[in-house]
Amino acid sequence: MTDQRPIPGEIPSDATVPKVVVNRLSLYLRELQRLESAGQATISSGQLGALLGFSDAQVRKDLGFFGQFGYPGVGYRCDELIRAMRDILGTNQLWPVVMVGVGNLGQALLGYRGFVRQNFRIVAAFDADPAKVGQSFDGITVRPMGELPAFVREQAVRLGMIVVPTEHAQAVAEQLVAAGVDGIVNFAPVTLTLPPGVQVVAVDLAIELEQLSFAVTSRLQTDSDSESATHADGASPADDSEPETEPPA
Amino acid sequence: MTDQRPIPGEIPSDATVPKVVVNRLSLYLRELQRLESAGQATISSGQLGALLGFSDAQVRKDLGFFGQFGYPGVGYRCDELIRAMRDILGTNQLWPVVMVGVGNLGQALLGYRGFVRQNFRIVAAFDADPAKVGQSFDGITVRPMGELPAFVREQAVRLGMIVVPTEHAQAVAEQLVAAGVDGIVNFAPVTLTLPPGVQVVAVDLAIELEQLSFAVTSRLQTDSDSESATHADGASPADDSEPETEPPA
DNA sequence: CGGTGTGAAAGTTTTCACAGCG
DNA sequence: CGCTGTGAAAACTTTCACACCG
Repeated sequence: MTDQRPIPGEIPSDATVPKVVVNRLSLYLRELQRLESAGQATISSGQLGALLGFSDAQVRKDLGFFGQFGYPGVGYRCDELIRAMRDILGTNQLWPVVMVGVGNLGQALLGYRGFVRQNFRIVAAFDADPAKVGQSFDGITVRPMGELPAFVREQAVRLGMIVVPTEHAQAVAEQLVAAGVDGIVNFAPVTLTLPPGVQVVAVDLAIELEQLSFAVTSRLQTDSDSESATHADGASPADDSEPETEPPA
Repeated sequence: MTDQRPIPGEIPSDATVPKVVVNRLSLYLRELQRLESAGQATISSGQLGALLGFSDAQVRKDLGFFGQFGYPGVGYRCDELIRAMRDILGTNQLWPVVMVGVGNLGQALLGYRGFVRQNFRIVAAFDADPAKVGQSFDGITVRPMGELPAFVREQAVRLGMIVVPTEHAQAVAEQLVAAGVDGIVNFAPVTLTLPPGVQVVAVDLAIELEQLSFAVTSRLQTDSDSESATHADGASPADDSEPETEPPA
């Protein structure tokens, strides 16, 4: 039991992996974690695909970018595949994250449990408003912007979240990069211009709604599957941020 | 000035438009709105693309799916193109939206100004927790789940936002659909299974971070442009939800 | 059997390149 | 001129189909 069986984390590292494949990887992982919690030990590409609205071939091809994980005639072992997916996505290690901007949305994100579950930890929050500095939310005390560079450097933080008003997002992004961050989740509805090598994931909540209004207006082809989950762009999130109880009807 | 000039809203409606094109349309619109506010009257495909990290040809091809909006030798008139984009995306009309789940994240979204600016209005919020019902957030009083069907029907609401804990998301989605909603933004990290014809946009905040950890781990090719905004998947959002002041350093 | 891994084919999206227009 | 609109080519992604394996 010391070997993990199929050619494991052999991430070919050269073959450029399409972004859309990495996105599906996250969906596979999410589903696998749910299945494992439910006690399922193995799953086939066809079953996994069906749960997410993809074909069996697509699941196999996607996994094929990273190695061989399956057992012919059996499928994939959930525990092994989860570990492999997390190795690939980088979430077997803990990622400290700094947040800038502690308004309503920032405060909500500070309490969001979904981050911790995937091994992300918001280790500090910064705000330029002196009235915010010193306040605590979910155990995190807001720090002044001046402390950002030293904190990022000393704690070797690589990821930052921007949750400030639009007009300050670009400047804050530059401060994060100057401090040493090389990955940013940007919640401000503006395109950031940053040096190459800095990775940005943008989340624009109004745009998500726009995509929906287009889709319902034009009855965009959903998928065509008789069953099937329609998932427009990225993935699906927001969860147990809090106890918004929901015993349906 | 009664005619809008180029073959306007001629949405070919048959030629199936790729989802990724619609996504870029939202980015074009966001940028155009910023440019117009800044007083710019016209813009070329090359300029617009450069601001977002796309090629001039891509901008023109994308617009070409919906009609002819440009003036050779000149470019596009910002005001006209904004109106056209909004017609296409459906946001020249006001969209009422119902929210289910008023936890931390739901409360933050109730106050998010970015929705209103793109013509979305959260007209009601529902929660199954009796302790939440009756409370008000940003002028919206939380209603009991039982009132959902009548409200959606009477107000002819087509869009819903799911902001409940994961385990209740599927059931809530079914209630929304039963009530008549045909477009859903799902913030719970689970894939919804719904009848065809119902549109779902999924937003999974943990997945966004996962995409980032993969990208910074593998130094994913960002774009290659010397300048350039790196935008991983969808769009970029979260903005002036509140007054999280940010006079950078 | 049932199911993986994978070349080859089909389909889709992006880039190229250029005619045409004001 | 500068820039659009658009066919045609290139690049990329998905689906097919099948050899192989336990």
